[in-house]
Amino acid sequence: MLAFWESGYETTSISDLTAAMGVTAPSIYTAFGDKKRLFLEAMRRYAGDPDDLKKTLALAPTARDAVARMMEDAARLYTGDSTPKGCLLASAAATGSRDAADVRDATAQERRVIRAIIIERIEKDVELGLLSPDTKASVLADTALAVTQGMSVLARDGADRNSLLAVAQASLNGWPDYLK
Amino acid sequence: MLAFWESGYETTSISDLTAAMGVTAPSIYTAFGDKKRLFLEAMRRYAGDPDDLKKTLALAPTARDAVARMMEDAARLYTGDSTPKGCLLASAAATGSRDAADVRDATAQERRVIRAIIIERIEKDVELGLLSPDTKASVLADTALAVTQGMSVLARDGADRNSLLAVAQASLNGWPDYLK
DNA sequence: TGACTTTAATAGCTATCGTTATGAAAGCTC
DNA sequence: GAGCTTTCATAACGATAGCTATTAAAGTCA
Repeated sequence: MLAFWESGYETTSISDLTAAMGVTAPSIYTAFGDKKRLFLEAMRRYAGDPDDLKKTLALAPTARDAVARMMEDAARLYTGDSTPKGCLLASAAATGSRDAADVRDATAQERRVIRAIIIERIEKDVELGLLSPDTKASVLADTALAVTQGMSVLARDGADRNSLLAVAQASLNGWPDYLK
Repeated sequence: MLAFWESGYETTSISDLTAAMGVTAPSIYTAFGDKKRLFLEAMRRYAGDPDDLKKTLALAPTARDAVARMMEDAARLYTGDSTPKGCLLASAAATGSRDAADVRDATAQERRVIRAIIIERIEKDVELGLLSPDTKASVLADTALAVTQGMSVLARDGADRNSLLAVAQASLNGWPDYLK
């Protein structure tokens, strides 16, 4: 997972992986099938269970707080000392050959799931009357997603944790006012 | 340029490039040196002259308008009908092997230049007394950059032009108020 | 202890990578 | 029209990609 996080899906070679895992190629192939399945497993380990995200967002008092929490967690994750910089989902399959189209789709699907969870959380606040009924939940979610994935680029370019936290904070200033 | 934009630096092969350019490999090598230099040339063609960006930003009545314009242009560029989706700078070297570290640095450098230009434009408004003296220009610039690079991910995931324009708009709501 | 399953390494497969040595055309100069 | 430069393709280079057939070692159970 760390190797893919650092170097991307196609640009991490099997020999990079054998070095990182401390086993030889045949062991990888008997255990995981092929490189693609190994990556998908690493990606799911990275992304975690969507239900956990859903629960975390449900716990926050408002959707705004929930998204704040999510972005702050991302800022910390992207600037860890013992992990590669940035976001595996954002960078490992940002682009690639036609052969890897399904892997790109898999990362896109992961983002779609996160997006849907954020939208759901925002709409809950709308239904509770905390946010105006004409709140554009999808726009707020898209913006949060864009900022989060964009923070990955900043982190890879060397931005430190506080810079990312400031970006997360600043992006939340654009949220509509809460009604009560 | 289109091939690299579509498929990334390392994940676009020389044979992809010969097919796209309609010439054979030796012609590419005599004309450009090697793949790395060809990419750098394509990247500079994509990014354009930084002075042009500087002039465009200078033309807008406020830094906020300037950044709005920049993000709207990006939204349109990332969702063109006759070009690949997303941003070449954001995706072509988002990650990669150690061999391509210098190419990643080159895209990072391009972003640093853009960031510096945005900061400079914001500070001009501060000096003119349009924005509060304690305006955090670097945070606003980082946020604009994050949103812009994040929009590339959304575009690659299939978001349409209006969605990106809405994100650009929404992210600007977070800007501090103008004093006059 | 001997038969059997499991685990993992050595060695090598084909395909493609980025790159280049060689040589055939095509245009230019005298 | 002969000699020369330029333009570009054929063919092939070594290296490495992802992957696997084979086999030796280790562990399990009667």
